[in-house]
Amino acid sequence: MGKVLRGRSGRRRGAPDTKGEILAAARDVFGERGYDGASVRAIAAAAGVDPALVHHYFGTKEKLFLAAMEIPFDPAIIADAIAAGSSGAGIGERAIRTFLGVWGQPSGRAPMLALLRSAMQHETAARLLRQFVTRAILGRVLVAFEGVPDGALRAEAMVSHLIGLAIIRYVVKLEPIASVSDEELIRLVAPVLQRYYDDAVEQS
Amino acid sequence: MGKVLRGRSGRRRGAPDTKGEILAAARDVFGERGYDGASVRAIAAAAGVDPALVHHYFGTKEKLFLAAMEIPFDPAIIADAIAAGSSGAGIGERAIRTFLGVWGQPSGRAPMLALLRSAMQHETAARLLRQFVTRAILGRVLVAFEGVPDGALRAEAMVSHLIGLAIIRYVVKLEPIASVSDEELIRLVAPVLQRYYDDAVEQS
DNA sequence: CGCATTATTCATCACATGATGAATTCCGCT
DNA sequence: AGCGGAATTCATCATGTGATGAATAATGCG
Repeated sequence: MGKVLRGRSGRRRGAPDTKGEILAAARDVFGERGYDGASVRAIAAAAGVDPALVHHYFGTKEKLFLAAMEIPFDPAIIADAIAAGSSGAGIGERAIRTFLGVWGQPSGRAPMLALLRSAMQHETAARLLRQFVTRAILGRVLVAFEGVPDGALRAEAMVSHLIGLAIIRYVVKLEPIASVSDEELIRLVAPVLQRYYDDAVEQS
Repeated sequence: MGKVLRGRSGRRRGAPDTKGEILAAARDVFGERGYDGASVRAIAAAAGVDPALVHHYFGTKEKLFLAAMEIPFDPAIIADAIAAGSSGAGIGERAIRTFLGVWGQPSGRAPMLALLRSAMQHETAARLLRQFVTRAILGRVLVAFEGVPDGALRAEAMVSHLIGLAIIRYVVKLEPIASVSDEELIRLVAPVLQRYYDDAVEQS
C-alpha cells in the first residue's frame, strides 16, 4: 500500500486531474491528522505522486491547506436549510438534521474534520474556522434569530453544541453516542436545541 | 524570554523540585500546542532545563504526557459537585457552573486543553480523554440519571455540549461567546442542559 | 515537424525532532 | 574526608520535515 512505483521521471500520459487528486488526498490526510500532523510527503503518497509536485502546484503547505479547505459543498445551502424561511419554529430539528447530513458522508466529514482538528493546533486554522462559522453559517442562521434577544449568543450556543457532538461522535468516539442512529440522536437533541430559540421568544 | 543561561553542567544547588517544574511546563505547553505540537525541547525550555533532563526523568515523551495528564484536581469532587446527591433537579445549572469553575482558572484549563487538543491529533490521547470522561466524570454523573431512560445517552449529550462550549469559548474564541460573563452564560445554557434531564423524566 | 510550455520525478538542503551516552557537579551518608 | 548515587548538561545520532532546483518526459500550438 502507499507509494506507487511509477517508473521514471517526466510527464505522465493522458490528462489526469492530478491537482484534484492532490486536493482530495489533502482533505483526507488533513482530516485524519490535522494540519501539523499531515506531512506533505504523506499527502503526496496518498495521491500517488511525488512530494515536489505538491509544491509545484500549491507552492507551500499552508496554501495547499487553504485550497483544500475551499469547502466542497455550498455552505449557503446548508445555512439556508437550517434557517428555512427565517422561521424559528423547528429550527432545533432542522439544525441537527442538516448537521448529521453533512457529517454523515465522508465527502462532508473530511473537510470538517480537517478544519476542526487543525483549528485545535494552529492559530491560522482557528481563524479559518472562525471565519467559516461566522460568515458561512452563523451569518445566515442569524436571520432566524432576528430581533430575538441575545440572538447571536443563542445561535452560537447551538453551534457549539453541534461541534461538541461532532467531537464526541466522530473524533473521540465515545459510546453510546458514537453508535446511536441518526434518528435517535435527532429525537434526543432536537428539542433541547430548540429551547435556545423558544426560551428567548417566550420571554420577549 | 526562553533559554536560561545556567552556566556549566552538573547538579544544581539546593533541592529544587525540578521534576514538578517540568510537569507544570509540560501541562502548559501541551495545553497550548497539543501532543504533537509540543516539543520536548520547548517543554524543557519552559521549565528552564536541558532537554535531556526530561528524558532522564520520564524516559519518553509519551510517558511525560501521561504523567502530565495525571489530573491535578480531583475529578471525584467535580463529578460529585455535578451529581449533588444524585438529584436531577438543577443538574443543568450545576453542570455548567462546575464546568466554568474548572475552565475559568489556568490550573484547571491547562490540562483540560492539553487533553482536548491532543485527543484531536493522537489516538493515544483520544483514548485517554475517553477514559477520563467515562470513568471520572460520566461514571459519577450517571447516578443522577439512574433509572432515567437513555440516561447514558443524555448524560453524554450534556457533556458534549460542554465540550463544544469549551472549544468555542477557549480555543476558537468565537465572539460573543468568548467574552460573555460566566453568569450570563450560565443563565443561557443551564435551562437548555436541564432539558436533557427533564425531558426524560416527564416521559417516564 | 519543431519548440515552448507544462507535468512529473530525483537529488538535495537546512532544520527540528526524540532519543542516547558520557561527562560534570552536587548531595547525603558513613 | 571520602564515596556512591542522583541531578544536570553537552555532544551527538538517526529520522522526518518543508522546501528548492535541476533534469526528464509528454503535451499542444505554430
